[in-house]
Amino acid sequence: MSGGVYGHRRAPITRGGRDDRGDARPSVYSAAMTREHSLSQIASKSEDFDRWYVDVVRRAELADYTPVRGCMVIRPYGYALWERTRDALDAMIKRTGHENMYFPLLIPESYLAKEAEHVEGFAPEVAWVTHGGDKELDERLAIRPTSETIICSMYADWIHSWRDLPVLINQWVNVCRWEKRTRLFLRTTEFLWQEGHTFHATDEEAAAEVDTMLECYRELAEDWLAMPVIKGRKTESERFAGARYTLSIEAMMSDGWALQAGTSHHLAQNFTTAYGIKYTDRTNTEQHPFQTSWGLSTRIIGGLIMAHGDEAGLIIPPRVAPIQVAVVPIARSNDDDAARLVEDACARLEREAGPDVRLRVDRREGLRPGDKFAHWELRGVPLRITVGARDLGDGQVTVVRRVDGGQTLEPLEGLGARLPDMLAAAQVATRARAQRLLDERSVDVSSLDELIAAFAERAVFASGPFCNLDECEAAVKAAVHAATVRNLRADRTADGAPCIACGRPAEDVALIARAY
RNA sequence: CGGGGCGUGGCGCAGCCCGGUAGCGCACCUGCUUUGGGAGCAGGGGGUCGCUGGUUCGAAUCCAGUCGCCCCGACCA
Repeated sequence: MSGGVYGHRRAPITRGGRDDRGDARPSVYSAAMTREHSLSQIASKSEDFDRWYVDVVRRAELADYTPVRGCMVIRPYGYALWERTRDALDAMIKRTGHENMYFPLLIPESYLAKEAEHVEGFAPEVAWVTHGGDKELDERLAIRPTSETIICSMYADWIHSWRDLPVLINQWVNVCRWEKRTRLFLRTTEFLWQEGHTFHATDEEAAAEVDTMLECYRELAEDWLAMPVIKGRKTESERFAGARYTLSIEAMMSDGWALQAGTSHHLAQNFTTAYGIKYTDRTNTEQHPFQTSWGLSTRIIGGLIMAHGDEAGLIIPPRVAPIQVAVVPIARSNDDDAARLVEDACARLEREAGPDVRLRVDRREGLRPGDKFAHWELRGVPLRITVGARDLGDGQVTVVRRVDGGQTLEPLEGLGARLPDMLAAAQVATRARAQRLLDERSVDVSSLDELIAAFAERAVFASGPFCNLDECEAAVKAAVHAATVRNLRADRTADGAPCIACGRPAEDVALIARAY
């Protein structure tokens, strides 16, 4: 649509993705300039969090519903956010020695069926292709819910010797899971993710891999998305179907609920045995390799929204923000001198911000500054620079930080060069704000009564000694509505303290929360 | 899958009970005036009412079915 680029009549510099002048600046997502919904209201976050979430996702143009049940379209602004996130993680995946490749979307039923627990676990949510054209297939094909089965089937032919190990691969793909209840980003029928798959000669090496990738997820969540997370091990009931154990990172949303933001599985030899993957070791003995898999999905975008957003809309940490700085010019249209002064200042900011700052001047005509402020606040842009004739008289502009509303007058001189530091500071502030939320809402409990009391007022992250028996997990669930054991914390040990449910000596500390 | 609600221009809704071929706000387009927190005036374009069938001279309105979405409960990245 023509609305993608504004100010096209008078703007001296072509902006956004249509830049054709060889400007070194990276193309900044262009469609965020659309006026669609720009004046619309969103529900109050404190009064109706769920509706606020949906409103923000749609009004900020991250995503929208489609004609297909449970499937969403990720719009350019939302996709840009995902791309930033994806690229950061992709770099970590490569840094840790993995290579990307691609396996097909369709998986023969017979392949899927070989690992009993796995197929049983996924059966309820697999979508099937039964026809090619108008001809019924001899064997129906699953649309991948995850790819362990097809990958094992193929690697059974490719792994023969200890020299072939380790295999360290990853793929960025869509997967499909027929969910009963869907939510934008958090749980959709089709979603995007990466799934890493590795094969190792030893159990210990696989275990180390599982830890390494969980650490990458922590780094992504905390250092890029500014979301503090709790690492830990899933209980038996939440373990991935077919895995020996599953590790997760759990993040706190600003309503106190937990979001599982990434998982890493030790598959031991469960799949390699079932799929007949064998190699000959140095002593000429046949072995099954040890395997891992790990995944992180577009769900984490939902987490980003719910972790940081406020009444005005999104708050995006600078490192992943599609647009980091929104510049709003303010000038009277009947004052040509002032308009020229303001435009010169804007152009100078664009020029001096440098290629590493994603800066956008909002030159849309016919909108008052208030509209533009609200527009960029809803979209969570970390910094806003107001360039007006009044401040410019003193050689200054106003800079407002989205995360805390902090406002300062800054000399225009050299501001472009100072932006990276200001963005870095905003990143830190966003992370600190989320950390404060987590700290304020975290409690230690030593009994079910204390657990119940902890949840009396609001949703929290409760931690307490836990023996990891099924009946104790059930007791926790029964004690507090919608609360579950999210994981057994990697950073804590109970050291024999009594389990909050049964009182027997416990080794682990459970993180208990209500979860999305 | 059970309970509740809703499908009417892009968005949000009214009209439906008491059938007579569609209305409001916002958005959109044009012009002028505005521009330091969501503008004003004037003019203009756009919908056949989720879908299918039925009742009727006539259906957005009544009936049946169907699809979809949202919210609340049992399964999940």
